[in-house]
Parts: sequence; C-alpha cells; structure tokens
Amino acid sequence: MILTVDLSSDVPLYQQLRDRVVEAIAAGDLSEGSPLPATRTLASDFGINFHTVNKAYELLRQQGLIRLNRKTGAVVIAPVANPTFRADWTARARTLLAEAVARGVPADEVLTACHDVLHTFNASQLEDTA
Amino acid sequence: MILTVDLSSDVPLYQQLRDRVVEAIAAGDLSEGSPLPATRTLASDFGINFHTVNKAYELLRQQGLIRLNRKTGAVVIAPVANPTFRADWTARARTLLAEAVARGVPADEVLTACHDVLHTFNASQLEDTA
DNA sequence: GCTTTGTTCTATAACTCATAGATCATAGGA
DNA sequence: TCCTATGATCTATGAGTTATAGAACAAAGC
Repeated sequence: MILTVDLSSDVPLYQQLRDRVVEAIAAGDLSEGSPLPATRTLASDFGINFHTVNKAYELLRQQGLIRLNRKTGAVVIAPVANPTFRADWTARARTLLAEAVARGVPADEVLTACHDVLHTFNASQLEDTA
Repeated sequence: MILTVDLSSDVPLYQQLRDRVVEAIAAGDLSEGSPLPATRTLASDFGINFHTVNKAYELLRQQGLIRLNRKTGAVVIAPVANPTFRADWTARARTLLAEAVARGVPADEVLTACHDVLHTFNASQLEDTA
C-alpha cells in the first residue's frame, strides 16, 4: 500500500485519503477486488484517528468506488455508470483548466500536461502486467 | 458581467465567485485591465454579504489575478510567472483526472473532454475579436 | 462636502474537521 | 465456545471555516 497523507496540508485528511485511493485505482495499483487496509490499521499507520479513515472510506463508498463489509473490509469494485458524473466532473475540470489558462499557461501546454498525467496511469498499469 | 453563484451548492460562495472570475479570465470575457464590479455592488446583485465578495477578491489578489485599488476597484492584471504554480496545479490535475479514470472513463475520452473545455476558452476569445 | 471605494476591526451563529471514547453486530480463528 | 478483528453507530469536544452583520477609516472623484 502506497498511501500517504500530509498532516501540514490545508486539504482535509479524509479528502487526501480519498484522493490517494482514487489515484491508486486510476493507476492500477488498486483494481477490482483489491482490499484496502482496515480503518483502524490505516489510522494507526498514519497516526490519525480511525474515524477520519472511516470518513474517507464512507466517501469512497458513496462515490461507488469501494464496497464495505464487516470482516471482508473495504474492497475496490468495478466502476458503475453514473449519468450525472460526467457533467459534474466536466464542470470541475472547467474550473481547474481555467485556472491554468488564466495564469498564462498556453492551452496546448495545459493539454499536454493532462496527457502526461494520463500517461502515468497507463504506464503504471502496463508495469503491473509486464 | 456574467458571474453567477449557486446558493444551494456545497461549494463556499467566495470559492464559487473566485472560480467564475477565473473562468471568465480564461475565456477572455475578462482580460488585462478589465474592471470587476465593486464588492458592495456585486454582493447586492447576488443578495449576499459584501464581506463574502471581499474574501473572493482577496483570494484572487493573493493568486496574482487581479489588482485592488481604492476607487479604481478590482482590475484584472496580466498573469505573473509563479514557479510553484505548475507543480501545485499538476498535482490537483492528477487527482481530478484520476477520478474520471477510476470511475471507468477511458483515458482518451478524458483527454478529449479536456480538449473540448480548452476549446471553449479559445472560441470565446475568437468571438470577442471577430 | 458628499459619495464611492477598498480596508480593517469586532462579533456571532452554523457548520466542518479531527479527535476521543464507547458500544454493537458479525464473521473468523484458536 | 471464547476471543479477536472488523465495520457501524452513537455522543462529545475543541479548533477552525463560512457567512452574516455592523461599524468605522482612508483615499479618490464629483
């Protein structure tokens, strides 16, 4: 497990945890059926409260990325189609992309940066199966 | 001025205001020298407190997007190079892009969506100068 | 002189974040 | 069977954020 949190960040801990899990799934480090650490275990590893981990897992469950069961723990599930997700995501992407453009980054460089990030996800998956 | 806020959104009002201004700059609806509405005026238009608008403007000033002066008001300025911005932005882009990939959107479709959003910025600018 | 503007203080109610402790139900292993 | 590990569910608290509100100040323009 290669999850990390930054205690000095202004991003909430539970949000950071969610983000790291999402990135791990995108990169293929976690795939359908992969188990996540027990909430108390992960909390202990990071030196944070297990309620905080619980909140991150609950968020991931609400977003349809993991399944929570007693004893089986948290398990990554196959993504389910969500009709409103694309629209919501695009709105957030619009804000993020606008921020780069507004601060003078040329549009083609922004697109290249996105391409490079997406490539790191694919690269990770290829490594896993190689 | 085509700024809007959603009072029922869970995104803080000052954050929404900042986002809309950033998007307007990226789209060319606001460019260097463009004045923003007075804080009290904008607050009155939206039916919100002027301190909330003040906070949004202060955020935009800290991020180097506008200049604040007495009487001249808030004015959009040319973007200044910020060495840490690219790294910070890329980290946030990684999280956002990962979210789409983790939820089953193919990488090429994600990239196309980014391309389309960036195109809307260019299209707006072309309309302005046409 | 008056208005408009950003700027700066205090204050407050509601909410979020992270912590803490306790308890419960359930499934698995010793 | 007993014990443990696990997620699930309550209460509670302190620190911080969000949005509101009111008041006052300094500077620029009419």
